[in-house]
Amino acid sequence: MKTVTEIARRFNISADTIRHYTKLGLLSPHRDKGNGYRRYGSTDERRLRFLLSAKRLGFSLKDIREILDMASSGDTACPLVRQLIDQRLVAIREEMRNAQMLLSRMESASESWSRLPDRSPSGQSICHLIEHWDSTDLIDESVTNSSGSE
Amino acid sequence: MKTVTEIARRFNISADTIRHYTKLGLLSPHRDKGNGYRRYGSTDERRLRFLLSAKRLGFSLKDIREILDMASSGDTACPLVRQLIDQRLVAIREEMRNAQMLLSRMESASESWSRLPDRSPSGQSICHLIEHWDSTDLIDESVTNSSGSE
DNA sequence: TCTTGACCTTGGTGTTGCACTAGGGTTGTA
DNA sequence: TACAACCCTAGTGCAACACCAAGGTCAAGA
Repeated sequence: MKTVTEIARRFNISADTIRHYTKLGLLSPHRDKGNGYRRYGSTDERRLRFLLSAKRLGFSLKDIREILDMASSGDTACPLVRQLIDQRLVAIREEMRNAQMLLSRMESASESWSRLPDRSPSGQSICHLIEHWDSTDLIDESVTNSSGSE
Repeated sequence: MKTVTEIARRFNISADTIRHYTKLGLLSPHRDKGNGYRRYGSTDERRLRFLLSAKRLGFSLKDIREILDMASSGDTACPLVRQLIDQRLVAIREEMRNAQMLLSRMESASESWSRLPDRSPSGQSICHLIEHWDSTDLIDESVTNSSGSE
């Protein structure tokens, strides 16, 4: 039976993380009668090992809780696992595409800025680098721009 | 002078987001004497347009606040902008590398699982898919595994 | 025996960028 | 006058922890 720090060290994560997982109900240590310390046994170690594997595979703690709950009620979690990972794959591919586009924008901005001077702000402009980049790149909200302001 | 909803619609974002930016001090509307409504003028529109451009370039609201503060004190924010984007570029490239590795792991797991059956949990196993994948992939914490548990 | 250091507890805050809610007041139109 | 559509503040929730504070526990050495 291990304390928080012992099990944390064994799995090379922080004691706070162990307490966090415990608070979420992903681990269920016994309590030491007397001082109230959390005591983790082999079942918790197995669950934690599983948890960390699943996390490395991109599952969220919420996913993992579902899987764990299903398994501990005796049902096979495999179909759920297959479904969850496929959902994540779709979502992550989308995020990656967006991140890649953002990265490209940032790179092209940074590169084109290397040929532009610094300039002080004015009533019209806050930072001409950003404003100039944006006006060359997009049309966006200027569609509804026919009326004056105020 | 526009209300929250009016300026939100013009820039195609939610009124809540406008209130959020306002609470953070990124926008500074006047207040209608009488009913206390926020009233946004052309300066706020310029700041908001800038803010959204900068956001599309990957700057955080915290970054943007720094830039805005610097510009409104009359200094040129350009060097700061160059520095911030270069920092972000380094960080994002790193994140993308990690995300790409995760995605690859997920894809290879999902693919190899398509040839494995479902299985019920046992005392040893929670979901053999994840556990099997992990044992074929890593050595990790099993290094310090010489002593028994409890 | 007393102190030191390393451990443990609960409970709270901070991170990022909003979304959403509750509970209430205001404005404009039919 | 009723109703929709707007406004306000203040608070909660999200993900996955990290990092306090304030205090109790435990083993070992001087």
